[in-house]
Amino acid sequence: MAGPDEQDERAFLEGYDPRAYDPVAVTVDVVALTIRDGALHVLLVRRGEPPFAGMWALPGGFVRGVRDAEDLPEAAVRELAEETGVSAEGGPLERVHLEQLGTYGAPGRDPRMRVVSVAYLAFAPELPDPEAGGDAADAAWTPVDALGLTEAGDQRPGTTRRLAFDHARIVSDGLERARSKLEYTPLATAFCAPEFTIPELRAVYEAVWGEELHAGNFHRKVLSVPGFVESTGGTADRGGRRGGPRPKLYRAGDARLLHPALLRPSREEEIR
Amino acid sequence: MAGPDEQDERAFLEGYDPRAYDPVAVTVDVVALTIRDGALHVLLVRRGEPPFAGMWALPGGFVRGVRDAEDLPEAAVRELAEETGVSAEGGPLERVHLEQLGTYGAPGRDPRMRVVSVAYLAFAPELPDPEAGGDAADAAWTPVDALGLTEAGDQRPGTTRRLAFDHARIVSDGLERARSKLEYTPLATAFCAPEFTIPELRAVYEAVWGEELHAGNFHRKVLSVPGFVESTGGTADRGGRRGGPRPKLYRAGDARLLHPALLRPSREEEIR
DNA sequence: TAAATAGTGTCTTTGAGACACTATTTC
DNA sequence: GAAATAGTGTCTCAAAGACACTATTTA
Repeated sequence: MAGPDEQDERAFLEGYDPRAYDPVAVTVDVVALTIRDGALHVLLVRRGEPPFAGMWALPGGFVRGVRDAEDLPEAAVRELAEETGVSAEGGPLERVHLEQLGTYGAPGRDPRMRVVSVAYLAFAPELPDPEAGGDAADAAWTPVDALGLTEAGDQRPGTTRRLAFDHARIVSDGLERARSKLEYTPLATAFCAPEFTIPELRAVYEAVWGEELHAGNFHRKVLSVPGFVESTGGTADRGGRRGGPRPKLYRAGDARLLHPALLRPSREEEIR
Repeated sequence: MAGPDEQDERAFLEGYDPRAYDPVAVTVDVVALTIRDGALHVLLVRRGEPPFAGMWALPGGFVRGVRDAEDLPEAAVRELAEETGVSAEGGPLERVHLEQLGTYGAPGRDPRMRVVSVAYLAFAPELPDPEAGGDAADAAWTPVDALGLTEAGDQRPGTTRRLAFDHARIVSDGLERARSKLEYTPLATAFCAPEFTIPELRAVYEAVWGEELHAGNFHRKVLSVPGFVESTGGTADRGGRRGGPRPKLYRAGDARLLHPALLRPSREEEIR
């Protein structure tokens, strides 16, 4: 009866005061995505000092452990609010979708110390540029295409905006998660204003998937999935950029999963 | 130019020696699943001392941070090997599927200190009972149905096997992930021996989903998905338990995703 | 011999995608 | 007025599921 418990207990007791144990630091990093000018952007912060001085990194920081202890999603919202300059309460951050992406803890990923980083993924409607001054002077929404990410999770040679640490891997994982989430959930609406049109929703899918979709089939599909969107009865102020009738307005429905799903075309390569 | 970097750098420098910073401990817990007697089981360890003495917990322990620093999946494999008594190298653990499930770090989840726990999910073929003696004297494969888990991630009143910490939530999340993974990936084969029959594969789906599947349609569906299984040419030693012809043998194919997917029936409730 | 099971055939219904077409709006 | 776009109609093909049926094996 005592064997494993003793061992278990001993381990916990050793950990009881981490100062006497292996020092591991815990941070939270956020992959915040938004759509700007029809392209997918990610929020990045420029580093001023070594290591990785001059390179770009995800917004993030240490989790407040004991004093003002905070939960992990709380820490992620705090980081996001700090870097975007948008207050966490009551503002547009209320409409941001936040989910845990994964935890990255390989020894050596930070050259200075052992850091275990919990990454969060955020889907945001269009937000203002990060404010100059304050904590966010050197933050910017960056088109993900400018990062030259490869399928392997690193950056193509010649890419000018280099990512620090293993953040290329984390952003890659976040993008793949986002692409997948748009298939099975109605979270594309999290990138939109509270009222949106079907063509706007289609633009979100096209930006995240990097593929053009058939406008007619997309329209019918969205309306046919129960609870995806619901009509507001209204109509947009104007038609398409270069012509066309004024589209109708919708808001997000009450579905949490899309059924049937809205699968992306042409995934043949990814299967094997 | 200096604002956010300074702030970023300051945070890192504060963390440089975690003894001078907020103490947070990092552990790895494993939700190891297997099929026994046609039912889904999870590997649990019985706790001998407070807190939660007498209750069951997931196998897990502290991540080796600096001395013998190990990566997170490494730590998960180590914990699994310790608790199952199966050596990590060369044995059946080589065939275990392991993936990160999520990270749980709410303040107060461990009453003694701030612990951030990275949970891993494992799919294992049938393994021996955890060995008595050594680290695993009080470990056991437990039918998940005996845990009385609710959709909300806690345990029904009256359930005798109580789970410690927030492990009911973690096991619930693991089960939901497993159900979902069987839809889109060929990982059901990770629960099987290297050679298996279609009815055995169906039994895996039925155990994980908790639903009976139509034998004929399942058979055709599995064979129609490219790369799911490939024939060995062989035939099983005997037919079904209570009669029937000897099924053919297959091994896992080279697909990493099922296309089209093998969706579970009747998810209507989960959608809203 | 009775009952269960492996595996196949077939039919119906649903849904995805291609294509066509009209009406409306912008430049 | 020309071009683009919103939205709908229709056709075809793939796939899921229901049902039926044969052949084979166990108890």
